[in-house]
Amino acid sequence: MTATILHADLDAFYASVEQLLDPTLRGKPVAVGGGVVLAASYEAKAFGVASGMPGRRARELCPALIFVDGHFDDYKRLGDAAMKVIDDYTPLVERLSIDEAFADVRGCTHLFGPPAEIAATIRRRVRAELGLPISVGVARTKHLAKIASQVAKPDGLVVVDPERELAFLHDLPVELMWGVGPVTKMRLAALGIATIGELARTPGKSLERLLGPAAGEKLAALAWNRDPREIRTHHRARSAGAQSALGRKPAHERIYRPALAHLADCVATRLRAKSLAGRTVTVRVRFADLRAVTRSLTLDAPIAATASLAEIAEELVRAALADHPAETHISLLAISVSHLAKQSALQLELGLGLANEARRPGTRRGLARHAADCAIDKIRQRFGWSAIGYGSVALGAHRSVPDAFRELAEKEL
DNA sequence: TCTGGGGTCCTAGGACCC
DNA sequence: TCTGGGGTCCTAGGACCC
Repeated sequence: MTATILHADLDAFYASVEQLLDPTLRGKPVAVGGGVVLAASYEAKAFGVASGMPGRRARELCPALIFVDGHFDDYKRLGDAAMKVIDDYTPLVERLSIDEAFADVRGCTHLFGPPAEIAATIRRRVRAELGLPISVGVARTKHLAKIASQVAKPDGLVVVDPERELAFLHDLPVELMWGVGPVTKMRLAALGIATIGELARTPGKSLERLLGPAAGEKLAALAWNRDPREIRTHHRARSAGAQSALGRKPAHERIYRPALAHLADCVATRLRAKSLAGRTVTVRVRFADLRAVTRSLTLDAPIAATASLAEIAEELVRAALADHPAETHISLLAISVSHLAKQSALQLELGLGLANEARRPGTRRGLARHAADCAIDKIRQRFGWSAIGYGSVALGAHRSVPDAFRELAEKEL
């Protein structure tokens, strides 16, 4: 058994792109974003600045921090270009996000040399052709390759010899494992478990009691490097959603109605563009104190119409607010659609009225809605998203993240 | 001026069916 | 008076990842 799985990960991607585009930023602590840090350069990370952190906190940690606006088109262009370099060596590529991918080179070593050599070549080419640092881990399993690339950072290559897998793995801290976040780390610490080796030597029963059957079994397997997952070149989306932070707004219909209309518009348009529709609608309401609740409804048949989605979301939000009368302000709204199924335009047109008839009498307007959605979709295809739409004016004033970033964050459906 | 936006997967309880 | 066992689906919440 040889190590043929690569995990390639562009280092501090957004921040590295900014330093590439503007040479005066090189060697300096840089954060992309403003209200919240979307990415931090290694110079900034040295001060403890991390992505997801409020900008204010980041500035406290690193007074010299330079905030820059994101250049989202460039991120997409350079991320795609890096993936294209990997594609040159194998068709077995599983892209995880804009800046990260697994690849299996087992079938092409006769052409390009051993996996370690392919990894080194990819790193060299991405640096030479794009000007970006990329770290690569090589191992026999996906989990170990991913850990290896984390260990390799910044700008490094780590190859895990199959003979030395457990020696490499067992000294590392548990939080490097896929699926161990802050909560699990704390729970494990309560049992005195800090390293992957200590986790591996813990009885399965104890882990299951601590973490539940699924997580317990999975972590135990990963700790012994038993990871059966293969490279999957194609993923089917299981849900599509959109959310919007509102600051602090009264929990009133005049606030949430236009916000939900806009979110429903975003989600439904994306579903229709991929010929998808979904049966379950979930809304999330976050209150002023950042506590959040969800409400969901599963229909008898899938929907993808903007107006139907907006109506259902509104009812769910109304119900959620009615259950929490003491909460007078909201800070975030989200809509998500799941139970997705491929759906042709014709099916949508025919199915819509019937679907809603069963559980939601009085909304039998599928045909008209479908026609309206089609018209809007077409106008946008020709003139762009902002040419026409619902409620975007009401939301625009306090939108904190550019739409270009939202598009970037969307996974391939 | 209290903290983004896109996802996946798991759990637990209850309804319901055979 | 007491009350099986297994399975599926739905809902709400939570942990985690990028």
